[in-house]
Amino acid sequence: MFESVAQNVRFPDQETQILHFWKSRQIYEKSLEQRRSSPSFVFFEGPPTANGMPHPGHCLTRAIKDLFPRYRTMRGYLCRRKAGWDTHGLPVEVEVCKELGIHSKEEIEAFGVEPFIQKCQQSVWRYMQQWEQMTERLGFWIHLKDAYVTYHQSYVESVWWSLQRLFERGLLYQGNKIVWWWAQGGTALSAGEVGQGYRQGADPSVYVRFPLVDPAWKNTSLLVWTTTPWTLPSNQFAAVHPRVKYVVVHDAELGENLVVATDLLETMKTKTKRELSEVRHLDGQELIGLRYLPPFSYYHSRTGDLRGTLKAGGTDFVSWRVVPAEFVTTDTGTGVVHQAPAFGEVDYQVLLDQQERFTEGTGPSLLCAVGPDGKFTDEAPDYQGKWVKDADRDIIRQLRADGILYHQEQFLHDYPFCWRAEEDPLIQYPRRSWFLRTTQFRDQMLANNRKIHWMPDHIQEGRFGNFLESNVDWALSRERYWGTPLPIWVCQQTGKMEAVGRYDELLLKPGVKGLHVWADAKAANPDLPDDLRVHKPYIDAVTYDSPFAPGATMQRVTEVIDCWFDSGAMPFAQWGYPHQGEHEFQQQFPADFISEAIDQTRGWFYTLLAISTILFHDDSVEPDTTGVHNSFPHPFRNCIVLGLMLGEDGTKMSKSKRNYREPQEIFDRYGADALRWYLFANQPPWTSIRYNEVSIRDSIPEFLLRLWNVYSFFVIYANIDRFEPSRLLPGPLSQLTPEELSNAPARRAVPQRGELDRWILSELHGTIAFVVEAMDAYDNYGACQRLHAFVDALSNWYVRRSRDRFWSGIETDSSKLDAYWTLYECLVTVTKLIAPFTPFLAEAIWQNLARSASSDVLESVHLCDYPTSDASLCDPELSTRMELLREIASLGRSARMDAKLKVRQPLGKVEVVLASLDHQAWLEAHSALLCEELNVKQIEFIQHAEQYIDYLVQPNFKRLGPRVGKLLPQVKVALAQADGATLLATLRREGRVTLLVESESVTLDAEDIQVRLQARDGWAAAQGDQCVVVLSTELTDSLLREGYARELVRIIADWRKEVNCLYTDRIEIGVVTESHELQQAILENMDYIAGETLAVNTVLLPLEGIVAVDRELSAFTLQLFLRVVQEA
RNA sequence: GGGCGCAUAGCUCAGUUGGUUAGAGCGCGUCGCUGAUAACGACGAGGUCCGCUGUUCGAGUCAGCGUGCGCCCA
Repeated sequence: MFESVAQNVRFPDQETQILHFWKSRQIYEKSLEQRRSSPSFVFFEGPPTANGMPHPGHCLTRAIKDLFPRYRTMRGYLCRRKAGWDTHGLPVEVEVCKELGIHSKEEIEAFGVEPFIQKCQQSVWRYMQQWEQMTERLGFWIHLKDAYVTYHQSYVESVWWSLQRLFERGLLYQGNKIVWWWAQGGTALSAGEVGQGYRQGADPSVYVRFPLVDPAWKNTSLLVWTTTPWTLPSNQFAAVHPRVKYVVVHDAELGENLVVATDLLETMKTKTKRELSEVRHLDGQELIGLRYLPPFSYYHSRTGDLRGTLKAGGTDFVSWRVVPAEFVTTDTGTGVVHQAPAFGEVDYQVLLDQQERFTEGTGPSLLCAVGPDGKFTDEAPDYQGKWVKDADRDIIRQLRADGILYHQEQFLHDYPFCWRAEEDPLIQYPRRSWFLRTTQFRDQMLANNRKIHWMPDHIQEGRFGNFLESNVDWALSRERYWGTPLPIWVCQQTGKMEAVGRYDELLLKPGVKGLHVWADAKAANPDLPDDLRVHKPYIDAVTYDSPFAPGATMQRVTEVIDCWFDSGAMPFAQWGYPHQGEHEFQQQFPADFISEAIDQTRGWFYTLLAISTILFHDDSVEPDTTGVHNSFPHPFRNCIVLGLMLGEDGTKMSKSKRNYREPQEIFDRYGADALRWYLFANQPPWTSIRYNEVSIRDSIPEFLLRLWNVYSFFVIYANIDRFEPSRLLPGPLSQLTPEELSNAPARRAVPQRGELDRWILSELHGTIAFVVEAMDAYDNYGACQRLHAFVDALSNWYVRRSRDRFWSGIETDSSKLDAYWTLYECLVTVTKLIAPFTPFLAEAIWQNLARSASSDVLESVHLCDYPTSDASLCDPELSTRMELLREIASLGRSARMDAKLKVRQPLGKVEVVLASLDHQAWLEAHSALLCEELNVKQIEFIQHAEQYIDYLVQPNFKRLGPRVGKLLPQVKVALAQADGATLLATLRREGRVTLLVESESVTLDAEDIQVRLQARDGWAAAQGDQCVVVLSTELTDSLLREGYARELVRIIADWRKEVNCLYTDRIEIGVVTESHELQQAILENMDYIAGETLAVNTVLLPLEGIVAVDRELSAFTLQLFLRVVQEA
């Protein structure tokens, strides 16, 4: 016996029980253990940060990460799943600062780096529990206990090793990075923080003359525009676009010539209200190399005539020249752009480009008259000590006094302010920073990118490819506290450096000092995690004797690294490689599959690719035939880039807006399977979707419950008929595959079964083949659609049309047994098919349907192999025909609806007209099925149906388009004008017809046309694509009486339900009615009524001792006497 | 400002290499079924496929331009 299925299943409750079952039986561990020696399917977990609450968007990521490993495991692969957590970085520090109520680095230092770091370490785990809970409850199988953690010593040491290698290969260098700088707080802000602080503000907008010094350009100035006058003392270049048109104009009032972009001349005239007469036109290219006098002479007076040596030979002046730049536009300003490389990222790039032209050390160096506190230094003595923004006014006054201020106005624009100190504007400012020379490997990275299977594929050449194309060196260091310390120690005397690859390496250094700082802290607080010893401030205290100069000390640089480097290092760092885990790393690289949301394109996807490409690149290895050097081609082969999930209102999910529900609550209301199915089955995973709770809820009736009802139906009847696999199957059993089931002695082979059984098994095996192909191609959406269609077919056609067989009282009916075996095989197989998608539902069904068969059967569906399709059972023609049959049934119901004829009322005849005769014979042979479904006595297929329908003949556009081209519209007209019936008759007789179109004759065969049938008015008819169904609406008395009998059956069935009859209870029926018609109806249909209601006795008399029930039946009233017969 | 993506029914989303009647579910309306039953089914209404221009015999689909939204980067 199967366990009877609960009437009102609550999936969330069932799921919690299953979670417990998995845990106590260690099913996940067993699923891995049994694939121990199987080929690997490698999955990388992109580490989430656990310092925020998980939301439904995170569920999508985690559900997809679960789906494919589960699927591949069932397909016979070993898929290890190591969890990971991203723990470093500014967000953690910000979180702690909030908690402490402090902002600036100064305040952190005042609070103490040591306690600050400790707080960071604790803060990392703030939402850990919620994350783990969500992960488990969703059914995401991953080794949480064995997670890699980026702050752990082993992880940090792996990262150190990689940095050491990069350093030793000369790929790490120090340079300037222009950052958004909060001068008052003395810290750089991350892009995210800058983005938060944009506000509209008014800045001075000044037009300044830069007089050209070349005698040929006498009395001519470049006209330059800027909104940051305070950067003018640090001016180094003027930039023009080489391919933009410029014009020299004469200003009579001034008595001078000016150079501006042609496109901006009119704007300038309007703004200044000056007469500007055009002198001559030129390309930007002609201006390049011209020298000018900068507005301030602080630097120019010393080095204005300095020349450097060009790599290309010869010399050039280092600064105060016109240089080319592609970024110059003619939208605003003058087309000539003031360049102060210290205070702008693009300006700085111009400086780098210029430096590149000169030999080492002879080019321009960075000019910066402002200190880190945002005040002018002694390099600009007139303004020394003044905050830059406050100096604007004085600078403008000076420009006017010098006669080079041409025009001045106010400029309103968005400008970033510090989000922590709203009054403080940010400035761009150069900071020393460490870089990783990624640009050197751009082509390698592009080559590796081409080997990645991106889903959706436009990521490859689009977002990711473009990003790689415009690669710049990775600014690796951060002047912060909570991060992997940059493992570079500097000789305090010579400035020479070396990198350290692990903690033990430090301990072995000669004259190592400072280890006591950690030892003391640990002694004072034994609970301190040992991992902190490799962090600030403890690691900063460790010094040793310099190998570069006797008596000198080596001390670590102060920076930590970008935490993105941590996550990108996970392929090796998760194993602690190379200090340990060599074997695991070799086995688990590269990944077959990763997945994250699209915002990771420049995050994890990039850092994985960059680090793997650069780190494992081996110069000594000759390029292979494809020109690629490295032995590790790329870190991941297949990558699903998930869309972002927005909140219910279409905006970003936000806690304060409450535009989504917390995952835990979704689980409690609908269950994890409902959420998973919603995520997998409603759209391809890269679609950006809105969180939509109704759709989650709908997953239940649409799929989960529909399958559950079929399963429940099966169990009810299997128990009644003692269909017990445990009894019927001799074994040995393990997975209940079709082969195992075929051992049952009383089970007929599929070819011997009826058409309906063969059909659903054909659908089943077609579905298996489809789903496997889709899932191998990472197409979960396609797979789900197919599964959905199968469950629908099983429920709404197979079971619906097989009910009678399950209900048949004949125990030995072989067709009945066929139905059981067929449905059983379908259910067991579907359970395996859906296991990766909805693991809970699959498990629940498996436990009852399969486990009960034998103790040999695998204890969980998740230990099974994924089903394989048996091509010999697939019968596409049968599928097509059954589909047509279903369409006819649907049309028949539609016609009944129109004619207001209930299905309960039997009809004499339907007539079916088919557009094509291909399947008519088959349909005729199966008309019994249709008669039953439509409750008609007879079905007739007719060919000459002109009285009912019109034939609309259209060209087969796809076929004829290429052949007749421009004639197609006329062919269409000709076909429409011809008499459809005649045309069709000719076609059927002769195999082709010839039309005259535009005095050309066009010959068409049967394939060249499409026939549509159009029902004529006045008939109870419905038309579909391929056929028309016409009802005979004539009702004879006999038919009416049959209808009454069915009505009576329904009334009695209602009563059975009301009094909670068992499915097998027998009853006695007494009917009292004055209507002879009704009496006759009962007498005529006695057997039918008895069979349907399980009546052992039906009389037209009252039953003694029973209180009558009054009912209405059509126009009649009747008294019903009903009672259950006690079992003898 | 740049790159990429998205825009289809009231809502959430599909729509395979271009083929002439654009689909699903929900919601709404009408009805049916009642031994899977706190389910289920059928039918119906509902569309300028964001706009414009183009390519083509034919465009939701391809191209160009524009509008709106999102993400990433400036």
